Amino acid sequence: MKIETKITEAVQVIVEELYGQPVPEKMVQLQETRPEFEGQITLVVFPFTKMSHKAPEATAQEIGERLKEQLPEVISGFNAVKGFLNLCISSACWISILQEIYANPTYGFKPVTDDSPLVMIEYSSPNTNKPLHLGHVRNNLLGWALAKVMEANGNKVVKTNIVNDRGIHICKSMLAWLKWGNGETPESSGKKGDHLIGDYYVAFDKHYREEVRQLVAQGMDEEQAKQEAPLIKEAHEMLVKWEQNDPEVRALWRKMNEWVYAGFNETYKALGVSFDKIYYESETYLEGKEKVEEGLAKGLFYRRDDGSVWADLTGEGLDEKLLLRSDGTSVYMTQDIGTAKLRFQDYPIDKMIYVVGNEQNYHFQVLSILLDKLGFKWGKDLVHFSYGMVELPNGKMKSREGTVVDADDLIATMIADARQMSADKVNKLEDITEDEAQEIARIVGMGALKYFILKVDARKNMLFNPEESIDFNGNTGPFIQYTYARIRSIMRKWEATRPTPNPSLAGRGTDTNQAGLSVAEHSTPLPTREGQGEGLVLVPKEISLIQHLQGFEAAVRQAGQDYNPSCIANYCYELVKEYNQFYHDFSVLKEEDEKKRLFRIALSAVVGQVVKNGMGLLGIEVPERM
RNA sequence: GGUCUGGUAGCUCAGUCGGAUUAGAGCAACAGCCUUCUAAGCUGUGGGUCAUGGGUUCGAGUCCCAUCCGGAUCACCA
Repeated sequence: MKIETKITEAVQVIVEELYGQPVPEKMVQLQETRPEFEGQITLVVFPFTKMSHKAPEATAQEIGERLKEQLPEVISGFNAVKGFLNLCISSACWISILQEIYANPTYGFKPVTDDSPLVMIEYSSPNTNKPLHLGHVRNNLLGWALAKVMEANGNKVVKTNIVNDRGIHICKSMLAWLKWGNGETPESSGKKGDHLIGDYYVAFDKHYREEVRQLVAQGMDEEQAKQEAPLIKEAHEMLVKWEQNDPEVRALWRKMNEWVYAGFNETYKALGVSFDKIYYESETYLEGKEKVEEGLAKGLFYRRDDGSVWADLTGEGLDEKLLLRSDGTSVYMTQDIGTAKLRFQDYPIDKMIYVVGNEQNYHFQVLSILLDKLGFKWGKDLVHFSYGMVELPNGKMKSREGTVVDADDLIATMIADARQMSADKVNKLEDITEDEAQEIARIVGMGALKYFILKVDARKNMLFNPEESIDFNGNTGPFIQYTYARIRSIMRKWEATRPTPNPSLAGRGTDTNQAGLSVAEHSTPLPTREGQGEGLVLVPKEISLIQHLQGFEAAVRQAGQDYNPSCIANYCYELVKEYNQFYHDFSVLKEEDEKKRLFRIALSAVVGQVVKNGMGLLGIEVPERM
């Protein structure tokens, strides 16, 4: 049982005995003792002063004395400062806590069973007319991390992607390619497919704006010019042909989309993200119409004189929302309804999470109401994981204005920077092959990028300055990875000098549980409470490290409850910072007292394990050396 | 204008259920520490009216109200 739980229960009993009133669990507030005071766990006694009718200090004194009598873990040295009762917990207790964590390779994770709820997470969801940029990177990293976090909280997770592969914007790229492409292909030009298509999208826009400019110069007003420009009319014609299944248009569309997918897949691979099921809007957009007709028949929606179909949400405090155009074609909302229908046919969804930017808050508010009305049981409680925009110093990224940070460029830059960083190091790694160096640079560069994005609260807008490169020092991914590499270095040295490996523990290092989480990579014999740990007195830094380790479970739970991966990032940073201080002040392998040495080896091993698993939840790898 | 959302150090960000006379990290600046398990590290200095004004209470960066300033959204675009 956790020491906090023991204390909480004891306090409930003691306070009731002392003051004759039942104490709800919530009233017992425990926190980590501030470093400037002696002790490790602090009880806030203010809530009890109303019952005791005594000063906070006296109340704390009374409770403290009883606690000491009743719990062997609470040793002398407790002191009451104002309304705060600081408790000293015995070293033996802390060691046994470490022992428990050590013995549990999936520490912090809830198991996924057949009865676990099924959570579907939609993320990424790109348009196929331009390459991925930094905004998509944030989406992908958040989606992946959220999936890992939900899994760690005992949910079955299905990761899904809805590809927006049809519509006027794709037609623009197609048209531009037909007009000015001269048959260019990814093979002929050596361009990545998504970038090639993106270039034609930009080309379309350039020519289109020129046409509009000329029409305006001839005296047409701008709104009309935007609709009358020959290029846009041609694009619309192409869209109509697409909808009519014109073989030529469809063939071109298929070919160009394939180029884009090949490009996207490269970027996804570099980002380390993947999907269990991919939906294409071209296959789902018609499904929504049926559902809308169904709702119309049930009287949930209504049809206007011009034939368009609307949902009246004024009763919910919202506006009226268009569901089908007057020509019968579907809009964005209709497509999401259709996708929802297909998904529910494919999976027994208990909870649906959409990872989509906060600019679409209104859309998902409406979607939730509509799905609920249409009878989707998860509609009402669907989660819009609404993340903030990535802003540049000059404001938002805009594809058309070319003010975007390209994902592929950024990834390449990060890896090159990481490579340079290790080349510049004073303590360079010797005996390392070119391939290994490149692999380390990839892990570290991606770690820097991913951590940079995931450490900030997903809900908030964040700033990226392309002029300043992403840091590798301080509160960064590489800082955490570096600590892991240091720990692994200690482990390698120790294992090399160890007389005989413990056979009963051999082979644990390669195990993987069903959630795909890596298992402890250590086989260190740990001093136990009744055995070797006897009489060991820990220094404050060792105790606070164990306390931090104990906090991992809470961090995982909170990240899951709040849908907030940044909890995990911040947790890892705090843990690793603490470990680096310990590492600096105390030697592990050169400690002469064998009990202490073994304890510190085990402590280091557990820190390494938790760091690896924690970073794993963020999709960040950790290197053996760097 | 309606709705939603944010405002914490020069910059980027933490701050959990409201808790400790002194609100934390990192970057940038300055000063130290490699003969030592990896210096991508550690230690120190300077830097704050937690947007503003009220309220709630033993106690407010945190909760409530008002105001100021930003952002998003309110399309027969997606």
